[in-house]
Formats: sequence, structure tokens, C-alpha cells
Amino acid sequence: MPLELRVDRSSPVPLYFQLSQQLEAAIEHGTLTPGSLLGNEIELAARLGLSRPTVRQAIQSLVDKGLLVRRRGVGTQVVHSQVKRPLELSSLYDDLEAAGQRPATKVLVNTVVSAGAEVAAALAVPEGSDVHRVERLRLAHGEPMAYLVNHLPPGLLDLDTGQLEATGLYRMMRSAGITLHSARQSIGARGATAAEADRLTEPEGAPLLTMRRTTYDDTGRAVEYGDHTYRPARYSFEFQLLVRP
Amino acid sequence: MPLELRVDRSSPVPLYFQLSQQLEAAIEHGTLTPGSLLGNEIELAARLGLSRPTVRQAIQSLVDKGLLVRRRGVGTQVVHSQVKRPLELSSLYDDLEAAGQRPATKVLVNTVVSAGAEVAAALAVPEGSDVHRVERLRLAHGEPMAYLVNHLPPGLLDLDTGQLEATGLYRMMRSAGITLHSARQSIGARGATAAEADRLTEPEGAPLLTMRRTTYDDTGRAVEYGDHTYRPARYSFEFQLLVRP
DNA sequence: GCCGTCCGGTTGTCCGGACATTTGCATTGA
DNA sequence: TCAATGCAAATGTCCGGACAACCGGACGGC
Repeated sequence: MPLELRVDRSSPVPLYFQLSQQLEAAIEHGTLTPGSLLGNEIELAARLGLSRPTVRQAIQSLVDKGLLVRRRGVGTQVVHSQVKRPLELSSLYDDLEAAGQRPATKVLVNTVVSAGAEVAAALAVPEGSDVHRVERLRLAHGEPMAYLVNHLPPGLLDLDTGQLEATGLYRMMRSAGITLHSARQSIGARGATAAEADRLTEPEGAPLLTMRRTTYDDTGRAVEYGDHTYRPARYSFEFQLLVRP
Repeated sequence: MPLELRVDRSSPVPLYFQLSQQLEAAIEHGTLTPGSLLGNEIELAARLGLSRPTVRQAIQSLVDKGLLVRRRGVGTQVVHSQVKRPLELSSLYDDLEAAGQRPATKVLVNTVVSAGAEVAAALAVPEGSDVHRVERLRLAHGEPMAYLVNHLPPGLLDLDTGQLEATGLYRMMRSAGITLHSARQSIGARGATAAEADRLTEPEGAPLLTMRRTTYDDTGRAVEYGDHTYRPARYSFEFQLLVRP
């Protein structure tokens, strides 16, 4: 069964993207079974009325996603495993929502403070200058799950408390026209201090999962510095990553 | 200063790769300053005697690495931040070696066991079938740092104990011709059990950082299932990640 | 029987060109 | 003064072709 593929030349969607989406859907749906050859590029191009570079561009995007493997002299195969998402810059809010948990957020602090040494270094602003400080408690099923402290450079975003509770910080940044580009993360663990234990309803000294992150936009500005603590029984970091060839 | 670029057409190294390496070196070296425009593709191609698709391929590879940002109608800019490595499938051994720590490994167990339900599911082998089991203690500066339990499918690798102590598991796999492709990870935290506490010279109940990982090769086979525990004062996960556009 | 060579098939690289789309700026108009 | 228009510049998309490099199996020689 030669797999039904079509492209719409009148659509504004790029042809290579139409093709890659259809291939991805076929893989997801199981029409293209793992391990099977994809048929050679030349013939595929001819069948679709496309040029080979266009077909290659479509295939390449799926190779980058880890769904396909090319082997010179052999062909292009569907990867066998259960590859899903190759680790994106995850937002806790989106993660929870995707898991159907309907997250709740309680903003504890939303103010402007003077930047300490660590925050100033992370955000690349002068020490002592004003920065936003947001402290939030993230709840799932009414139970506290994570305590989030974030610092943001001034003038970047209108940090409305109501909006912070209704949605996530990353979503607010994106809709403010900020293009997130990269982030530097550090994940660790430590025992809860008395204050942390109290906030997360854990005993003092209980193991906590910690994450520290600086996020940059595509101009290289640091747009956020976060220091998060999670209750390990309720949250862990799950992700998939690809070996860059 | 128009940046000296050259390509060697007699070299077997692809032209686009030669160019991307030179650009990357220039960025690393600071010759191309962050935020600066890269000059348009047409002119760059003409200057080097290359075609535009070749130049675009070189630039695209650096965009994928997060070093450059393209903007239609504007140009290609060098990203401002300190982007280094976009998170590879890290080997603890390599990480430590890169940090100049000269890691030591003590193989505690190296045997064949019957696969339990969890291991069998992860490696996609029948429950009860034989699998390799390796337990290692990783030391730095003579102090225990991590306790590593790994399960491998049978017949994949010759698990020589001496070699396991002299190098890392991933390095052994690679030199055995296995092409690592992707991995699924889960990072969490919990309190140490009595046995774990003893092995890592921590008090019982002390916070531990945990990582569980299944690694696949490019044919989709699961080649390794690992369950690791780290002393959080001595190790944390540091990585950089990119937002996929 | 075993090993090396040849060959078909497939992906990798590269070219030169064409047109579309978007952006930022200058110009023009109200 | 301010907004709309037009223009130049840059990247985005797409084409058709050519040759190279590599893999696997078939074939033949030893």
C-alpha cells in the first residue's frame, strides 16, 4: 500500500512542510510502520510532482525530530522507538495542562526589588537595579506541588497578578512578542528549609527537587531567571533527547 | 573588517561544513561579535565562490545549533548569549572528565540476571529472560558520587569489568559499533534508603538526585536501561536547551 | 568454500536560477 | 504631525540537473 500523499500548491503552507506533516501523521498513525523503508527520494518526488530538494527538506525536518534515520546507500527508515517530543523548553503550566491536571497558581509576591548579586549576574543588569520579583505556588488537585521564584528585567512585561494566576509566565512572554530562544538549566536536589517545608506542606529536611534556569530571547537578552523547588513525589522532569550526529 | 573566509575545494570535507566550522570558530573566537549582522547570503556566496544553497546550508546548521538567528527582511545575526552545547546525551564519565575530575569507577556487580517486569518492559525483552546487570560506584577525589545500576540486553556488548572501570559505558557501546540515537529520561529526587545511604556514605533519608534512562540506538532497539542515584552536593544536571521554532 | 570485485541503488553534495514574502525605511499624502 | 504607500534588501521557497560517496548483494576468480 503505497501511502497516499498529496500536496496543495495553492496553499500558502510550504510544500516541504505539507509533506513532512503528512509523513509525521502517517508515522504517528502507524501507517508507516517502524523500520520500514520510506522509498527513495527520486521516486517520491516524481510521484508528488515535487523536486528532490523539496522532498529532501521535508525528510530532513523529520530526521531532525528523530522520527527518521537516513542511511546512504540504503534508504530512509522510520525509527523504531516511541519517539515523541525531543525536549522543548518546558513550561510547568503547559506540562500540567497537557497532563490534564488543570493547574492552579497562587501568586504570593509580585513586586519590584533591588537585584542582588546572583540575580544581577543572571539577568545581566547592574547590581542594585530594580527587577521584578514574582513568587508563586503551583497547586494540582488542591495540593501544593512547586514553589516558583522568578526574577525578570524591568520594562519587559506587564506582570499582571490576575494574568499570572490564569496562565503561565512563558505564555505571557510569548504573547507579549518575546521570542524565546534558549535556556540554561541546572537540576539538583536538597533538603527543605523550614520555610520551604512550610510552604510545600512537607516536613523540614524532606528531599526537594530544584531547578534553576536562565532564559534568553533571540536577541540574547536574559528575560527570566527562575529558582524553583518541587515536591518530588508529585513532580519529576521527563524528557526525551536526541544524540546529535 | 570583512572576516577572512576560505574554502578548499580539493578537500573531501563538504564545502558547507568547512564554512560552518569557520563561522563557528569566528563566533567562538569573538571575531564575529554578538548581535552583528552576517552579511547577506548572495554576497557571501559570491565572495567565496560558492552557490547560495551551499552557504544557506552552512548557516542553517549554525542556526540549528543556536548560534545564529535569521530574520527575513533583516539578515542573519549572531546570537548574543553564551550558547555552548545544546544538551547532548551526556555520559557521566565524559562529564566528569571534561570537568577535569579524572573519575574513578568501581564495579560492584557485573553479572547476568533474569529480567524483572520493569527491566523487561524498558528493554523490550520477555520477562524472565537473561539480561546483563551492572552496578557501579562512581568516585571523584576518592569520594563516592553516584551509584549506577544498568541493565543491558544480552549479546549486545562484551561487558569486560576492567574496561568498565577504565572508561564509560557509552564509550564502550560506541566503539562496539552501536549508534546511539535517543534516550528517554526522568529526573527526580527522594530520600536515601538504608542501603543507598551506606553505599554513598550519606545518612539515611538524605536527599538524593535520581535519574532513570532508557537509551535507544538508531534501529530503535533499547540498548540500555539505567537507574542512577547521585549525591546532590556533588552532582547536578546542567544543560542548555533550545526552543524549537 | 572463501574472498575480492563489480554494479545497481540510494543518499550526500553542489550548482545556478527564479520568484515569493517579509521587513525596515523613505517618501508621500492627508 | 501622523498615517499610508512604495521601494529596496534580505531571507524563504522551489526547481531541475549533475556528480560523488557509500552500501549491499551478485558475480566471478582463486
